[in-house]
Amino acid sequence: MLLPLPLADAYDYSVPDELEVVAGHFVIVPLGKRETVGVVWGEGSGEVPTEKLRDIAHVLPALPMADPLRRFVDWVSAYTLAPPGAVLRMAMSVPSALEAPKTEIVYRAAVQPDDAALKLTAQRRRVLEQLKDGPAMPAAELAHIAGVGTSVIKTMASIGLLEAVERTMRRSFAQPDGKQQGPALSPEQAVAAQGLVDKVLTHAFSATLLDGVPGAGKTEVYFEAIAAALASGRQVLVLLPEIALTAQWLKRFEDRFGAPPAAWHSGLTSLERRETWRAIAEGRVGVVVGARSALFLPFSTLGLIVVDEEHDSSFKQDEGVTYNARDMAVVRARLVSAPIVLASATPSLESVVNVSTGRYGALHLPARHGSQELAKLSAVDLRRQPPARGRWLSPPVVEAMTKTLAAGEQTLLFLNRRGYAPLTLCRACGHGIECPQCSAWLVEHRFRRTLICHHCGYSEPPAHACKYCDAVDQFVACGPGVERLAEEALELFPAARLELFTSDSLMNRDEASAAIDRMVAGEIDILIGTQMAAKGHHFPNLTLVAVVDADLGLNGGDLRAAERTFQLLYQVAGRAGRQDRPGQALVQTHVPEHPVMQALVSGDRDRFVAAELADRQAAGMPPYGRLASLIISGPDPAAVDNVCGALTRRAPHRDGITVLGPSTAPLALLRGRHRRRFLLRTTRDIAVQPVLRIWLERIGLPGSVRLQIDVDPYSFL
DNA sequence: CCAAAATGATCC
DNA sequence: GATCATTTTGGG
Repeated sequence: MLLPLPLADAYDYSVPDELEVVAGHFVIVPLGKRETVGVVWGEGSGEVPTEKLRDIAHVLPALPMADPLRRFVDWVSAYTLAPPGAVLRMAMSVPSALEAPKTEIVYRAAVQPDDAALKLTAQRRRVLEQLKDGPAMPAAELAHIAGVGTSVIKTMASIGLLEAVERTMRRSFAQPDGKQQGPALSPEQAVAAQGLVDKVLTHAFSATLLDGVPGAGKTEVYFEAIAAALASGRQVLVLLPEIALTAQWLKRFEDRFGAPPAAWHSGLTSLERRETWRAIAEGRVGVVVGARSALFLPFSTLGLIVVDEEHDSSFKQDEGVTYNARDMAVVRARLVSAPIVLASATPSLESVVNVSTGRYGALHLPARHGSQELAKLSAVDLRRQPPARGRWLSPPVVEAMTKTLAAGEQTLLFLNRRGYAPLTLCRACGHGIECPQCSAWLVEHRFRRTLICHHCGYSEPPAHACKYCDAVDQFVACGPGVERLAEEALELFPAARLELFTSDSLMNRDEASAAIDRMVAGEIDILIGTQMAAKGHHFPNLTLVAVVDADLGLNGGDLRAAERTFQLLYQVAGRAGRQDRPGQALVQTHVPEHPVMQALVSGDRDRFVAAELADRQAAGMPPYGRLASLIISGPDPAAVDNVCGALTRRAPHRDGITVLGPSTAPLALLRGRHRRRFLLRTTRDIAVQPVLRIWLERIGLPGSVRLQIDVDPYSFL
């Protein structure tokens, strides 16, 4: 029995004679003083003495968890080194879905309305007429449309004119139609689509990278694969980065298939979650689109997985069970013998290497669908053409914005920094305002009149006096955030219609999608946004994109800094000029000679990828080597250092294994916890999990110290 | 001195 | 993750 708790192993229970229990059943079991839900995982281990065994209390009225999903839970647990129960919890995210669904009483006719022998009253006849060709109905609804009181229904049921039936209430999901004709595809698209359709029809595992420039029509291509899966009666899972799951994407889907997919995201109500979860388990949902957590849904007949924007870092979960949904999706596909499609305009280096070694197939969409070119991208050298003092927009960008406005077209100013200014300094003593629980600056949010820590959420009102030197009103904002950029743009272009698009100024989905609608409708001249504005949107009248600080992601020594910056800027630049107008992208940088900037300007993605891969190979880093990180954290730095000492003493020494650290983790203090980090690097032929198991086997942790294992760490922060 | 609060062990 | 037993801490 596996319990959804962070326990090292499964627990054994006895099965009372009267219960019929099979592997996968959701059951209620006693645990200490309470009861909890668990999943029958298989035969007991037999290691627990019989007298300690307790009985399974009862079986829940839900479909058993299918074998491939149980094996997937085990696999993810073994790979990430998270306790199996912690992984199981992700597959049991909707506890209420396991209970018996609500039922209602509905009525259907027990006699014919035109039966003269019954001497029906007019009311009774009307009730029966309503039921003649229609479905059975609950009393209230039936009474309403027949224009009678509910007591009439009750009486008719009691004298046998109506038959009462108990029916489980379940929401019905409109079915996307795989047989509906799709749009005309370009020859290249048609070839790629046929390639995917063939994979779907074999009902076997395969992984394919679908690679094409923004606007090349990747979505239409994988839609054909979805159509094929639906037509053969199988379910489809589409994983998207949370912020790419937009109204626009859903509309495209609905236009293609005549019905929306079931969406799985954090904004669902508990009722929606329950109904969707059950419907997926019962096979009443054809297509699910969701963020990474959708990977653990209980599909009954999964026949295809699509991971769009596969390079996106948001597929990596960094807290709790650390897993990369893109990689685990490949495993899930393998366990259900289904094909998986990884789509991206800027594939991750991991996927590129998997293609070159033949583990993944590849389909390329070279040309942009239609005739227009990709935006012309050029770098603005901030050393030669700096903005005015205290300004952030360089003369070439201002000039381009002026022209764009005059032409009645739209501008996107991209800056991946929320708030007004990332740092507030005291002019008198030079102290910056820091978060009390993290080693990070507090970010001023001027519109909200607070200083906020972007790492832990701590906030405080802006003060007048410096707490270090007591100087009054000497604070000065350093560096730009999107709010400050908006201020500057408004001063430069007072008549322009300007809007901010960030995760904090537009909290909810509806407001965000309303802003997108305004942008699409041309009601905004200048959109200022963080990466929320960069993903998954099509703005037909957008012809100028300016990246305000292209160097932002390059600092900090992150393994993937160059790769990530390239992917992000390439994608942002791809927003410009998507319809019939040529677009322009201007990238402000202090290092135009940097390989990332060179690659962006020349549009030579392949050369950049090759150079970056060569660097990784020389350093023995992923995707050529394997990496795991250990973060040791606790409120008491001495206790943390103790654990680090123990880890160092027991660190593995072998050919092909390197242990780096301990070093202070990049955020040395986070939420009041001091952090140290080890990195374990191995060659490709040595799996990190057994090495970690042996290393950590006998390491004792004081209660306040936590050790977090991250296999394949993505960000180093 | 007592009691709340933190810590640790156990759950089959 | 929840519960209970044990240890620590802090206030008077």
